[in-house]
Amino acid sequence: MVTQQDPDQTLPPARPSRRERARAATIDEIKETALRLMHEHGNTDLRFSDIAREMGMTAPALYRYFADRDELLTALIVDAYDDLGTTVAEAREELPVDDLPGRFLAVAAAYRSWAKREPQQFALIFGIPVPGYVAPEEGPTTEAAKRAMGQLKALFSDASERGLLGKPLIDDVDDALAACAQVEHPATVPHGPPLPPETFQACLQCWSSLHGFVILETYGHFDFLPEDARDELFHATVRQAAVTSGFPWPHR
Amino acid sequence: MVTQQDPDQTLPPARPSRRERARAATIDEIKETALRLMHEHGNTDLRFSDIAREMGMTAPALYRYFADRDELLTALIVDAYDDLGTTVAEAREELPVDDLPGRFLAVAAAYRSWAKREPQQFALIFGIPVPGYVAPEEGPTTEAAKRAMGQLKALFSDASERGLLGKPLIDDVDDALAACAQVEHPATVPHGPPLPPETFQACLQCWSSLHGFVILETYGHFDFLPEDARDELFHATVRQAAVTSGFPWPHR
DNA sequence: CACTTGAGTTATGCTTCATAACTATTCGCC
DNA sequence: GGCGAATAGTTATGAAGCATAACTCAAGTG
Repeated sequence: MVTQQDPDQTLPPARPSRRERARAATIDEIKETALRLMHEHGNTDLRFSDIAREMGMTAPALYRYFADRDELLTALIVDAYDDLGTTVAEAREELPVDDLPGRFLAVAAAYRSWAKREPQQFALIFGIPVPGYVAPEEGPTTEAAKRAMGQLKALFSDASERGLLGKPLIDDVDDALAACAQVEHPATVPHGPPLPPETFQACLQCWSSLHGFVILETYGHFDFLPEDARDELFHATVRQAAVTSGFPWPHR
Repeated sequence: MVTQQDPDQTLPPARPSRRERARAATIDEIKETALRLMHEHGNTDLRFSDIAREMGMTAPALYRYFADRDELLTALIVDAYDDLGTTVAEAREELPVDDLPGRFLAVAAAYRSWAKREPQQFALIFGIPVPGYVAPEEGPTTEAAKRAMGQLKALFSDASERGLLGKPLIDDVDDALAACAQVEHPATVPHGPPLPPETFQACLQCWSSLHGFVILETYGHFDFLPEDARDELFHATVRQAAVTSGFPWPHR
C-alpha cells in the first residue's frame, strides 16, 4: 500500500503523525509480504522469520507490530473478508441497478473468481480455522463476514423493493428462521426493508449453493471436469439458485 | 484399516504374522490417538511428541511407523474419506431400496451429521489442504473422494433404473460436461447405467448445494441461526436439491 | 542539550520436527 | 535351548520457529 510522503512540514500536524504513518506503512508491508509468501508457497503457513527476512528485518522486530502469530493471522482474515466484500460489491455496482439478473450473476462470478485468484485468502476465511487459531466469539471476523454476505442480501432487497421477487420454490419457513429474517444482519445493507422470511431462507440457500460450488472447485474437488464444463456447471448453479429463490431471471 | 500383503509369504492368503499384527495395531493406535487429540484440542494440529506421550512412548519411535508428519496426515485423510464413504453408504442402505426420497434424505443427513460429529476429519478432507501438505495428483485421496461422492450418484442411478427420474430444472447441458457424464466415476458404483448428462449435472449441483450448507454450518458461518432454524434450513436445502434435480420426492 | 519514545538489533529459552546412534526385545531357525 | 537378525524402542543431538528480554540507536521534543 503506497503511502504518500508529505514534504510539507510547515502545516500543523494532521491526525496521523509522521511516526504513525510509518508504522501503518510497515504494518501494511508485513501483511502484504505475508500474503505474497502464502501465494508463492501455495499454503497458509506463516513464518515470522520468513516475513522478516523478506523485508530485510529480523523476526523479533515484527512483535512491535503484532503481539503474536494469531494477531497477524486475525488481521489477514479481516482483510480477506474486507477484500472479498469490496470485490463483490464493486462487481455488483458495475451494472445498472435495474439489471438484477446481471447483478446476481456478477456477484456470483466475483465471488468465484476472487476465490480462484486468492485461494489463500479464501482459505483463511472459509477453510478450517488455521491450526492453533480459534476465531474470537463475536470478534472482528464475524463482523466482516456479515458485511461480505450482505452483498447477496442486498440483491434480494433491491428486487423486493421493486416488487420483482417471486415466490421461492421452497417457501415453507420454520418459525425460528422467520424470526431471524427480521433481526439478523440489520446493518449489513443500509437500504431496504427486512426480507420476507421465505426470501431470507432462499437467500441463505443461494449462498450455500454458490459457496458449495466455489469451495469444491477451489479445493480441487472438481478437477476431474475440464474447465469449460466447470464454467457451465457454475452458470447452471447460478441460474438454478436465482430461479429457485424467486429472483428475477430472464426467460432463457 | 488395510493390512499390507506380505509378498515373501508363499501363500497368497498370507496371514499376518504376530509382528505384523502388533505393528498394525500400533499404527491404528497412533491414528486413533492423533484423532482423539485433534478432537480434544479442536484443531487439526498434529504433534508427534503429544501423540507419543499419550501412548507412553517417545516421539522418535513414531518414525518407525510414519516417515514424517505428512505421511501420518495422508493416512488420516484417507481414513477420513473412507469413514465418510462408509458412514454415508450405511445410512443409504438402512432404508429399503424403493424408498428413494428416504434414502436421499438419509444420505444428506449422514453427510451432515458426520461433519458435525467429526469436524476435524471433515476439515482434513474439505478444509484447506493442510499447511505444508499438497495432495498428490491422482493419489489415494482423490480415489477415496470419488468413492464417497459415488454414494450420491448411486441414488440417481437407482432412480434412473426405475424410471423415476424426472427432468432437472436446469437441463441444458454443456457438451464437455455431457462427455464427463459418460466417462467419469466409472467404478464408483457397481450397478447402474451411466446417468443422462443433465442428471449428472443435477447430481453435481446437489452435491454442491449440500456441501455448501454443511461446510458453512460446520465452520460456524451459520452460528447466527438457532439450531432449529439450521435444521429447517438443512431440510429445505435437501428438498430443493432433490426437487430441482428431478429426483423423486413426495408431494409435500 | 538532555530526555523520551519507539524501532530495530543480538542474545537467549523453550518447543517441535527429524535424524543418528545405541539398547533390548522378539522372532526364526538350527 | 541358544544364536543371529530384524525390529521396537530409547537417549542424544541438531536445526528451526515462536517468543521474550536486554540492549542500541535514531528521531522527535522540552
